[in-house]
Amino acid sequence: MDQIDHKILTVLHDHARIPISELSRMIAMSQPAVTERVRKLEEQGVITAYRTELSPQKLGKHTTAFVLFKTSVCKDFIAFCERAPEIVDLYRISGEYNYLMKVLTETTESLAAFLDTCHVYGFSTPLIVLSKPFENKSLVPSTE
Amino acid sequence: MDQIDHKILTVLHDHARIPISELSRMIAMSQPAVTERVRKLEEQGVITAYRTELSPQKLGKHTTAFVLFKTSVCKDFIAFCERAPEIVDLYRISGEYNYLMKVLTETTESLAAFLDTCHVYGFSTPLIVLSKPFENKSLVPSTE
DNA sequence: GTTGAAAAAACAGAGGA
DNA sequence: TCCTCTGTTTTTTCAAC
Repeated sequence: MDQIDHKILTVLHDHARIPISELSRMIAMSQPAVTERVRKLEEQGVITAYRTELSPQKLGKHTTAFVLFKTSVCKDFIAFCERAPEIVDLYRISGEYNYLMKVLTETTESLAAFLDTCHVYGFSTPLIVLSKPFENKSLVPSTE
Repeated sequence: MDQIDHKILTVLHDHARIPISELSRMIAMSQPAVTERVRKLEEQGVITAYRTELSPQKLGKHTTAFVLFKTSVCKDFIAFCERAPEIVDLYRISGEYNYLMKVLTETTESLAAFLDTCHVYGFSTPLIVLSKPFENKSLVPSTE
């Protein structure tokens, strides 16, 4: 994991579909060398996935919320969450609440309806997202 | 946005670097047709980015936390957050707190140090992530 | 949306610093 | 060990239909 790997990861973080040939031009290194470095980063588990980011709005999801949840039936609750299409992320957390989940719904009304279905498992505190100053900032230290 | 587009998005969500040729085989459609559909999804803004997901652990970030924050100097606070490498996501939210941020640090101690640097802007409540039952579930309705 | 040819990129091997 | 060079295979692009 040297400077070159950092540069590779910085580019890939925002442009996963970039051709290796173009990436190799950007960092002034031969194609096979870059391919090998990327392969190793995958093998080492540094790269965990290549994902396509979709617009919630364009898919009809106009409301984003984080929901704090308190439950005493963790196993059942997790099974419920896995099957709930509204929930994209689920975290077990410290503090007064057990869980934090990121929820996408069509409207605030469908969020309310979703919360109602949750309430057999425990108690919720929804935090509605008003705006996103930024999201998905790169983890890689930009050494420039 | 028909069934085929949904299928394309479902595959791309988890495999952004898949060759179009392989994707076209999976959905039994010619390559140029799939290329054109993907191009339109990008143009329409349904696809917003192709990202590479990295392992925080492998990059030395062993602590994940969500931090609720209350500030009265929003503009300064956002400028601070943009420059803070620990913060990967920042959301403005409803409720008692103004902001929710996702923070990655090396240890819980470096989280504490980070929170100290925040406290000139307001008051924080950190929620440490103990585990992630799941993350990044697909938005696309899987119609199978 | 499909087919088919040309261009480009990815891959796999041999050799060198 | 890591990189470069080169030939082969695969993928992408672009034409015509």
